[in-house]
Amino acid sequence: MASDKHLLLIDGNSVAFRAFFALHSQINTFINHNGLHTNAIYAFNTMLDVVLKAFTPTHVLVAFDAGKTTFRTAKFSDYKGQRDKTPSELSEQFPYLRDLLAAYGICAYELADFEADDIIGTLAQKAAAAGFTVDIVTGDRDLTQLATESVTVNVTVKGVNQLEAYTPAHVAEKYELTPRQIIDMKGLAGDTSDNYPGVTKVGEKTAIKLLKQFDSVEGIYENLDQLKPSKMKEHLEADREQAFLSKDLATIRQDAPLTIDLTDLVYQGRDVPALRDFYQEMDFNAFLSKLADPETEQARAAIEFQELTAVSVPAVLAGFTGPVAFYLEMLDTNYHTAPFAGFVIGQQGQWYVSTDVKLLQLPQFKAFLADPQQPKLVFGAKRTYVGLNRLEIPLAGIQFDLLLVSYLLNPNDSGNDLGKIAQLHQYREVATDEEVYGKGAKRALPEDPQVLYQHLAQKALAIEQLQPQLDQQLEANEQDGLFKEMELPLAIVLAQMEIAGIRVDQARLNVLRKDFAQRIETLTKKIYAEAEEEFNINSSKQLGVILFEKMNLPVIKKTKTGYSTAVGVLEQLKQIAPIASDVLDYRGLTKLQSTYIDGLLKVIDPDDGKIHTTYLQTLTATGRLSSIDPNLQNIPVRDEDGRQIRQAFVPKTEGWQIFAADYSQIELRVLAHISHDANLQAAFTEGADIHASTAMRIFDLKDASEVTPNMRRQAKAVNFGIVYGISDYGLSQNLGITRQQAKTYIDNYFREYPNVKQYMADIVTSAQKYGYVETLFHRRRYLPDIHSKNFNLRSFAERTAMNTPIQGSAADIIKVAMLNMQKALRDQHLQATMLLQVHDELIFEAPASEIATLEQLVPQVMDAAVKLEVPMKVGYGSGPTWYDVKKG
DNA sequence: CAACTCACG
DNA sequence: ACGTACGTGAGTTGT
Repeated sequence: MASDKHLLLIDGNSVAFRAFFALHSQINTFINHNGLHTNAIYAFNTMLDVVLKAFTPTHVLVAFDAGKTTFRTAKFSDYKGQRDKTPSELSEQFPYLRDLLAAYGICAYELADFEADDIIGTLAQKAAAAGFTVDIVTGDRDLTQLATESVTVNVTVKGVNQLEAYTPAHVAEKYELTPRQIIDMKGLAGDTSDNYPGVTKVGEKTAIKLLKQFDSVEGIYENLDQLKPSKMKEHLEADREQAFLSKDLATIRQDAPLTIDLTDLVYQGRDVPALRDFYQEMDFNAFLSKLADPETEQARAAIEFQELTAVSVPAVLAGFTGPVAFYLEMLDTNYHTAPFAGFVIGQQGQWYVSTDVKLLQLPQFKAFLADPQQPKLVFGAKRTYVGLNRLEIPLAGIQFDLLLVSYLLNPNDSGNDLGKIAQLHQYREVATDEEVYGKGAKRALPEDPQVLYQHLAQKALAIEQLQPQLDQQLEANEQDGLFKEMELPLAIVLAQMEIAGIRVDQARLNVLRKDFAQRIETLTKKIYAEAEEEFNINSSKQLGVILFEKMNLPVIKKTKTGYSTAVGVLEQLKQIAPIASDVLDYRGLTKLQSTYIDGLLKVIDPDDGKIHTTYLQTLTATGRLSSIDPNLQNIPVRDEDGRQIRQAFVPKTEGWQIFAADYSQIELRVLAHISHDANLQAAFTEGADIHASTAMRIFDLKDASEVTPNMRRQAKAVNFGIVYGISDYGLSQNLGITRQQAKTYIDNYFREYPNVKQYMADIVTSAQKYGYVETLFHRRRYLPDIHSKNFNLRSFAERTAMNTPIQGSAADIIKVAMLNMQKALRDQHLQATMLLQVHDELIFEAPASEIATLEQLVPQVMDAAVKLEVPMKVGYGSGPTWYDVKKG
């Protein structure tokens, strides 16, 4: 069988070059602890993994160039003469590539006087004759001349992980030539990178034309007299010698005097301990954690499980004592609609699996899941709750959530894959979903259900195994309360909000769509007229060319890749060019159209006419929620056009109302609390307009009446800046003032609020000392860059240290309010339903008759969520749609 | 898949 | 001197 003998030949130098330049932009991040550059090694390793998996070879060799001089330089001293010197950042990596290959059990070989190509050509020939299938991997298209029915030449495209396979058929398709004619083409056209000439004025196109007629260089010269007199004929005659020399140089040798044989190339397989040492030396942590040791492989394979049946359910459930791990698998991230793939339940080596989720609906099982006295260990309480709810199964009694706890221990590790999270905690016996299900379009259930079952059982085991250790860490961090009393119960509240969903008035969206479409149409025509040509207005690149090259408008800002056409830039151009103003209007309307009108229409659940978002409870580094699919936390409000979108968000029932309440200035109040600043606290205690109050102080005014709207605006920006971890540069950019002016504002601010200044200094010191910062409720964020030598990274970490306790504590507070709110609604038997959270705001729907109650209850609950050294302030309002809610 | 732009707090 | 505001998600273009 041909697949018994499969030889993989890798062109080491050319692939290493490709690898180096593929990650060239990140050259400064790929440096190990000894200062060695590792980008080429890293990318080479990735390539190796890809090709070993793709080709499953029995024999492998990586060929390298032996040195600068070869038989080719002897024939033509300028061969490769114009090549730039290999960068030292790359050449220093070659010896380590050899180490990598040794650890992979792959033969590396070079031969004096010959290039890697010739080694490959010779071995390919030998192997093909011996009945091997041969795959060559290279970055060099010249090697396509080696393609035959049994030899495929795989050329890297875009980096090194994608390969284009050149079979003789593919060569014919691309060049209209046979592989051997590639050599003739090179002879005629020459090669600038290898620096040999070919025939003057003959390039690829002409060469191909000639070869189609005369087959080879030899054929052309034998039949030269058939050609009509032309410049080309003259050149061919004149450069005869060069053509034959070039063809000779381009010819890859298939008879190099190798000192090794095919039997030396048997693929040994990876030496895992050696590879582990190597990865440690290179600081390749991702590879390191992927590196399964034999024990792990065995543990992964060894787990025992039983397939659950309807008959066995009662006995199995009755047999459990104490906490039980439960995991419900849904492959899609959107668990509101994802099909169920299966589930696992069990404890202490007893694992029961099934793909039949109807089993969960058996009375005993349903009662088991609903029993608050039966402790459950899960991964993703919210997801599990929503999934079971779709099966009309209530879930209670969750004691541990691996996903939530892992997030609380380190919110920077925001992955949501069980396998990856387990690895973060040094547990490697469970595969990642990507390993089992694949990714992207290829994501699917394994063909063999046993593979799925094993994966599910491994997941349940991982949850059970990791619980004690993670619980202990929670306690050590004083975070057990944060988990048990805040995040875990919140997961259920969020699940209920997602399930409730919010009703959307499709007809209203369609009316808006028509209106916007008409205005977009008009603007498009106007812009084309002003530009005097049609182009894609959505393309900032094309727009840049029109504005700054064709119309010669002044370039105000550049981005990495070209002209900036961001709002700020167009705002400035408005004065001199009406097109800028029209583009801004166009952008605004197309944004609304595609993101909000079309976007929202797409995600309305046809069954109930509602939108069910998904809150990500374990994503942000600060403790805030985020909302996806769709994002309901960024529905337009600032501009009237966009705000109209909110007219489509309506109560589920006729005669009901939307009610919303928000915290006023919660972040500045938190700052006043944690900094104990008397002046800032006084402003809130007195119920002052905080931005006006800041304006009075930083502009040295005696009376509130002296505050102009512009002063207030600037003071507001300063207040924001303070919360974000201020810098004079940032403030100056935001306000369009000089850095000097910005600095004066900040100095004045700190003079007026000295304890705020103290807090900012102290929190940075504390972050340096402990390596993390905390919120009021012990939410933690690690800041490793606080010690960085890199100014940027360090500064960023310092600003984060200042901002996270503020933003994070505000997030804690509204979470407490949500828990208390849900309980209050239930205790008071209200029909009112909490639907959405937008960081400092809660949105409800309720019968009109309950609005008066909510106007009392909601602000009171939000107010009482936490006791700060300053009062809270809550605004609220209601109306027939979200648009009509005006808070006061 | 990255970059840009823009919606929200 | 360094070169930035904090936290998000989604649509589009273009390599």
